Amino acid sequence: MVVDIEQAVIEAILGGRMRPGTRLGESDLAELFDVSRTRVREAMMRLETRGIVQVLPRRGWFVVEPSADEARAAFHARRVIETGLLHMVSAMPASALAGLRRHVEIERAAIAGGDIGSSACLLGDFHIHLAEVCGNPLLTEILRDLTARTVLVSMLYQSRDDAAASNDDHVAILDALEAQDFPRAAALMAEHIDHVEAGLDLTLQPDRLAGLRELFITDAAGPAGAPPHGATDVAAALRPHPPAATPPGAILSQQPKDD
Amino acid sequence: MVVDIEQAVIEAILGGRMRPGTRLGESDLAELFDVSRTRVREAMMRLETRGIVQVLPRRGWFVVEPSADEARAAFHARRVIETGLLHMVSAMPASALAGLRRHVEIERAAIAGGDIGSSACLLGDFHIHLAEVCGNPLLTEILRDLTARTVLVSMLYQSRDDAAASNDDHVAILDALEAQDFPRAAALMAEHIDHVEAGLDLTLQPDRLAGLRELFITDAAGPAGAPPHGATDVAAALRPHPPAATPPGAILSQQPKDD
DNA sequence: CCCATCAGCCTTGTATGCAAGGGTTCATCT
DNA sequence: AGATGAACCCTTGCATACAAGGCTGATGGG
Repeated sequence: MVVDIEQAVIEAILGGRMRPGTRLGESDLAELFDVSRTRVREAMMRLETRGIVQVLPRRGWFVVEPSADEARAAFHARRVIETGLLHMVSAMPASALAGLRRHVEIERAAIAGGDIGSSACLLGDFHIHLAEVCGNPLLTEILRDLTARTVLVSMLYQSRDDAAASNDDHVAILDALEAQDFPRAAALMAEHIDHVEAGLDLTLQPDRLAGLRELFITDAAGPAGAPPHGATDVAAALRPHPPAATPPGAILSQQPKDD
Repeated sequence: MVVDIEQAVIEAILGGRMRPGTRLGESDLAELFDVSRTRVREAMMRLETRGIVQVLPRRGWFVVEPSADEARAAFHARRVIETGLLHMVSAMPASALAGLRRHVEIERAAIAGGDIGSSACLLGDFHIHLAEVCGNPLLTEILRDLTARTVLVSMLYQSRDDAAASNDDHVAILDALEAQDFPRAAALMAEHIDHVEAGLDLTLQPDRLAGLRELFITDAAGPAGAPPHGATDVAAALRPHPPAATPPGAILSQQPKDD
């Protein structure tokens, strides 16, 4: 299904595996997912209308590289929606709160364990889950896409990333929700998103080489064998689970269709 | 361009010319816009990801007919975003206010003139313009799509439509904005959207024949000459300016929402 | 007379083929 | 050597052809 490609790209972004500017060649993706270019184009166009990728005519599809203005707009939009959502909530079921508690606990563990990749992913997931339990699928969808954008922004402009502070913020928000103090939860959410945005340096020129640089840092042994097209390895990014030493020829093609 | 088709559909919906459930045949649109089916499919798929149309496999593309739950979700989303937006605004340029003042004046005139079609369109446009002057293109886009949805909802579930009251609400919101009392503006906005939603009867079975019924009411002279494809005339709906076949004054004023 | 079955048509679904345009590289000229 | 131009290759853009499935209408049987 075409939704697989879309979802794979979104998840790769949310999981921090796919950087802004990554080229998504139609033929490459077609081969990777074992579908025709037609399906890939469908997925790309859907992702384009969701603001996740953009096309440069005759050049190719690329994961968006939000400008500073677009970055600010994305954070502003999240502030608007997430605080609006909390302001308007009138009650939250205990089960939902429990689920969110579990989530922040997992966050904490991942951060304590130093797992940068999955902790970033989990921190973003918190907001999506929070939207989910508010019961509006439209807003959940919108926030998922906005979160993907802000994750991309973070990759481009990140100057510091205080995951522990974010986790603390999440806990504080949950405390307010548990106390049924929704205005306070909304205020805390606004502050939290402010903190995250403040951790960026939007005056910075986007660091387009960050992905490549990381490759050299983390994998200094074999830098000569560069990926065929461009700086980032699309196949690796799209693979459901992070780096991992490449299993013998196990790309996405041999996964069952029903996923 | 493919964006033309997308935009034409959106505008036809916002303008109240295209009803929920309208079938959008690929070949028909291709002929209408003089493009190939490929381009039409692109547009449809983009509109599908925006939640405006849906595809029934091997059946065709249709303008969405939101269920009662989806209707509530759409209004809720608008409440969340529009109140959140106003809550977060810290200043509004005088020129923007002036533009909005002009807009509500035009609304008033259209309502006074009994121009049902364009007054409904203008009432929706107010919210989009308000979002626009808040300066966040992302949210503007999102609200445009949500507004299109709520317009469709209104067509399906409308029991009464107090355009004058909506216009009054808009004026009150503008007054609050002019007084720099943004929390009050947000509260008024929440009330306003509540009013609009309250004017619907979401327990009602959607009236799928409303479009056809209207055709017979307004055009009783020649009911035999039915539109070539299905109940609603896609070509007429997509045409930038309303009916045109009948003298301007007569039709629109005598459109009672019979219910 | 009514109902079931089947064939034809009309719809979307999907792949493939060709066209168009931009980048890169190599060769040639200054 | 450097610059410039052209040819090639690789990319997306787009249309068309065919496949698959549902709906409708006709036809035959009960």
